[in-house]
Amino acid sequence: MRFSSSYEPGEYESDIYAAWETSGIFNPKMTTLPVDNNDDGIDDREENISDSKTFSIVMPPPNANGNLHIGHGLTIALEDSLTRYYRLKGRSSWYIPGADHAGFETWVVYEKELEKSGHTRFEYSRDELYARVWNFVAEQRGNMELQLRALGASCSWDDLTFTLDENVIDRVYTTFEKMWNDGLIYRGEKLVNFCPKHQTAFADIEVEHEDEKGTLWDIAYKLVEEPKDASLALSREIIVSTTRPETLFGDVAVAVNPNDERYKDLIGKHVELPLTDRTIPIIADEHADPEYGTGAVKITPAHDFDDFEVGERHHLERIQVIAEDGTMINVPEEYNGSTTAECRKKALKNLKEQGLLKGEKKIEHTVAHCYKCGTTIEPMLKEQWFIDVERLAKTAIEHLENNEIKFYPDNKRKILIDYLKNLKDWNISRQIPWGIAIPMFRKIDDRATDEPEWIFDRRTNLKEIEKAGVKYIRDEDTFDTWFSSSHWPIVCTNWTEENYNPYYPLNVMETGADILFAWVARMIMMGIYVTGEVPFREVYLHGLVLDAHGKKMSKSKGNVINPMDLVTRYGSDAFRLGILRGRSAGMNQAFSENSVISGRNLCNKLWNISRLIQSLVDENEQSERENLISEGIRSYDEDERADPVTTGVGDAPRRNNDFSLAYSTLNMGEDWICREINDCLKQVEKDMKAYRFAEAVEILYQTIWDKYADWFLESQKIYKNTELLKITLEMLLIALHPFAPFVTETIWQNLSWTEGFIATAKWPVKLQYDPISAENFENIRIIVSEVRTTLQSLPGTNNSKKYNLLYDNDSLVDDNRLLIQTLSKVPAINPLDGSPRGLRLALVNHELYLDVSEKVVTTYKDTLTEKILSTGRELNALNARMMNPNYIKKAPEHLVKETEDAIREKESLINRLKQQLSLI
RNA sequence: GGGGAUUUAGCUCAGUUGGCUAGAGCGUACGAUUCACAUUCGUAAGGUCACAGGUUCGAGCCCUGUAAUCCCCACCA
Repeated sequence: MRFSSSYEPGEYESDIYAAWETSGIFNPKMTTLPVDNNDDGIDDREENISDSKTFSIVMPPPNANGNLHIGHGLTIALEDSLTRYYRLKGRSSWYIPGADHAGFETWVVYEKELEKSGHTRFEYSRDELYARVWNFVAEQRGNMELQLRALGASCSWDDLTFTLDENVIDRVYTTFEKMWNDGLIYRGEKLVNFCPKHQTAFADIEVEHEDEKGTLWDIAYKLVEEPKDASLALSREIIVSTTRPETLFGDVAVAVNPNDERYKDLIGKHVELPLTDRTIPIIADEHADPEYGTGAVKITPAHDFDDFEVGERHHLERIQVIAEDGTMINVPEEYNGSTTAECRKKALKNLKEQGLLKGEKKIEHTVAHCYKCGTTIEPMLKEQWFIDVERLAKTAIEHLENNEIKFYPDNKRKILIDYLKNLKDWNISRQIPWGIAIPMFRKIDDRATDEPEWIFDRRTNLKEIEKAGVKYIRDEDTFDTWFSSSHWPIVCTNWTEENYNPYYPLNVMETGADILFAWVARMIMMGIYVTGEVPFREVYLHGLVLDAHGKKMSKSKGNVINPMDLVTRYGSDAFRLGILRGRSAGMNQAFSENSVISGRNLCNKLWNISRLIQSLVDENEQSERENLISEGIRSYDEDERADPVTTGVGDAPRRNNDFSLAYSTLNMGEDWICREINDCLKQVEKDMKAYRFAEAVEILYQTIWDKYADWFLESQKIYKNTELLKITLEMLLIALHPFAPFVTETIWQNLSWTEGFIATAKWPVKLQYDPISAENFENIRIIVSEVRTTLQSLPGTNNSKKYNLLYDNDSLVDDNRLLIQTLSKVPAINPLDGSPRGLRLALVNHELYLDVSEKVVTTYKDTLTEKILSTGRELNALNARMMNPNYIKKAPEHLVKETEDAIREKESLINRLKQQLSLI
C-alpha cells in the first residue's frame, strides 16, 4: 500500500518542492524555448513563441529581509494558481520572483538598530551607511524566499530580481537620463512633505491624512496706514485665524478675497506682523474664502502648500522659519532654536500679553502624518528632483481610455484615470541612504560659467567627478522606491530596446488594490514611456485580508494571522484553498481558520479517493493476472451489470499526454461522471479567464466531493471501470493542481500508472459520453435521494427503518436494482406484487413505494398533508403566472412551456399525494 | 468637500446578459458506523435578498431616493 490512511502534508511538501525546483520546470526557457537561444536565439523565439503561447507574471517583490504576511499569502495563492493553470494549459509560463530592498521600511528598521547601539546616521557618510544596510539586509535575507517555496510559488528562481540589482539600477538610470534629456526632470525649490523624525521628504501618496481635534486662534494684525473709510477699517486691525501660530514669523502677507467688500480698500495697505518689527502687505487672492473666519488669511509660503501657491502668484518671499529637525530658525532670539511646540506656547503667551490674541476655538481638521512613525508632516521648503508628470499622465490616460488594460475589478480603471487627471508633479528625491543614488552631479567650480549647473552621470559610486576640466559633486539623495519599482515589469522580463520579448507586456499584473496609485499607475506611465507599450494587459487587484469578523488585522488588536503558521498546521494547499475561498477582486474580505480546515479536508478527501482508486487498480491487475492464468474472461460479474444503456465510446480519448489511456463508458454512472467532469472543467476554464478564483475552487470542491466521491465512486464499488477511474482521477488532479499543487503532485507521484510531474501535465480535453445514459443516472440519483429523505422523515430513530422498496412497471428501477439498493441502503428492491401498498414516494415519473406498515404510514400523515399544502402553494404561483395574458404574450416561448410542464407535474404530484392520504 | 464600494441564512460569501421555487461552506439539530476517508456518511431546520418608491409579463439583479458600514482622494486657514 502506497497511501497511508490520511494525507500528512508535512511529510511531503518540502520534498515535492525540491523536486520541482531541481528539475527546472519553473524556468520557461528551459522547458519550452529552443536550446540555441544564445546568439541567434532571439529569432527563434519570435518564430516559435507567439504571445498566446506564453504567460508572464511578476511577483510584487516582498521585503528581502522580512517575513511574509497574510497579504503575501493571498498574493502567492492567486499568482501561482494562474501560473500553474496556464502552465498546464501548455503555455510557456514565467513567474518571476522578486525581493525588495524596501528603501524606507528597511531604513527605519536599520536606523532603530543604529540608535540602540548609541549611534546616529549623521556619524557616517552615505556610502558607509549604504554598505552597512547592505550587510544588515544580507544577514537577514533568505527567510522570505523559503516561505515563498513553502507556499508553493512556482516561480523561476534563477530569474529572481532584487530591486538593487545592477540591471535594475542601470535601467532606472537610463530612464532618468532619457527623462532628463526630454526635459521631464527638473530641480525645484518647492514645498515637500517632510518628516522631521526621519529627516526625509515623501511623495503625496506616502502621507496619511487623519482627522484631528485642533485649536483655531484669532490673531490681530494692526494696520499701518489709516484707512480711507474708518467704518470699514475694523478698528484698525485685521484678524486672521490660524491653527499654527508659530508660523507667523514666516508670514509675508495677509490675503483677502478680491470680491470681499469688507476689505476692498485695504488691499495694498500694510499690517504690522506681531512679535516682529516687520510689516507685510495685504493682498487680494481667491484663496481667501470670505465665508471662513474673518475672511482674511495669513500667508506663509515656506510652510503651507496653499500659501506657497499664493506666494507664487504674487511673487512673495519665502521665509523658512522651521528647520529640517523641527526647530525654529530665522526668528527673534527668544524663539530661536526652540521646537515648534515650545515656540507656539511662547508666541501665544506673548500675543496674549500684547492683547493681540482675540480668540480661540476648538475645531476638527485633517493633519498629515508620516505613514511610518505618525509624526506630523512638516511642509518644508526644499530643493528636490521632480518629474513633470503631465505628459506621462496624459499618455497613460489615452492608453487606459483606449481599453488597452483590462481591470479586475473593472471600476478601478476609471478611478485610475481620475487620479492621473489630477496628478501633481512627483517628488522623487529622498533623504535616506538606503536606495538607488540619484545620478546627478552639481558643478562646484564657479568659474566654469558656461557649463550647466547639474549634469547626469552614472558614476554614483564617486562623490566627486570631473568632466571637461570642471568638477562636480554628487547629489546625496536617493530615488523614491516607486520610481525604480515603476520599472518592475520591464526589468523583470529583461525587456530591451533591441530585441523582441515575448514575455512583455505581462499577461497580468496582480497586486493589492491599496497600491493602485502608488505602483500600478506609475508602472503604466513608465512602461509606456520606456517601451511604448502598456506593461501588462490585465490587472487583478486583491483587497485586504481581514480577520474572521471582518476587522483589519493589526498587531495592536492582536488579530494577526501568520500564514506560515497555518501552512505548518494544515499544509500549504489547505492554506491556499482556504484563502481563495469567498474572495473576489478588489474587496476587503474576512478570512478564518475554518476555511483552511475545509481546504485541508478536501486534500484529505482527494488523498483517500486516490487511495481507493489505486487499490481498485491494484486489485484489477491482480485479477487480470489470475484470469490470464486461468483464461478467465471478465473481472466482474455479468449478472450484476445494469442495463447496458451505454453506447460505450470506443474511441480513445484525444489526449496529448504521453500517458494516454483508452477508456470506454460501460454504465450510466460512468457517462454521468464524464458529463459532470466536462461541465466542471468548462466552468473552471471560464472562471480562470475571468479571475474568479473562489468560484473555480468551489466547483472543483463540489465536483470532487459531492459528485465524484459521493456518487460516482460509490457506484463504482459495484461496477469497476479501472481505466475510466484512472483517467477521471487524473483529470481532477490536474484541474485542482493550480490551487492545491502539493497534494496533487504527491498523489501523482504515488499512483502506479502516472509519469512525470503533474505540474507539467497537459490540461485535460473533454471526455466523450452518452448523454441519455448520463441523464438516466441523474434520475437514479433523484430516486435515491427521495428514498433517503423519506426514510429520514419517518418516525423511529434507528436501524428499525429498514424498509424494502417496491416498484411498479419501471424499467429504469428494474434495470438498476442493485445500484439503487447499494446507494440507498434499503434491504431489497422488489416489483410490486398485487395492489400498491406502503408509502408512495413523491416522485413524478416513477411509481415507487416504501414497504412500510399501515401504522407507520399513519404517522406519516402530517408530513404528507404539509407536502400537499406546500406543493399546492407552488402550483398556485405557477397558475397565477399563466393567468396573466401578458406573460403568455411577452415571455419567451420556452419559459411558458416550462411553466405549463411544471403545472402538470405539480398537479399530478398533488393527486398522487392525495390518493396516498386517502389510503390512510 | 469629492469619489468608490458594501448591505442576501447564526457567521463568511456566491448569485455573470432580469426567468429564482434564492445557493455554498462553516456553524446548528437529528440520524448512521467496521472501511478509501470521523479530516467520514446521510437528512433537516434556517432568508420580507437593508429600507421606500419606480420600470417590467416577471426584479436579489435595472432606475430613483433613504439609511448603515467600510475604503480612497482632497489645500480649507
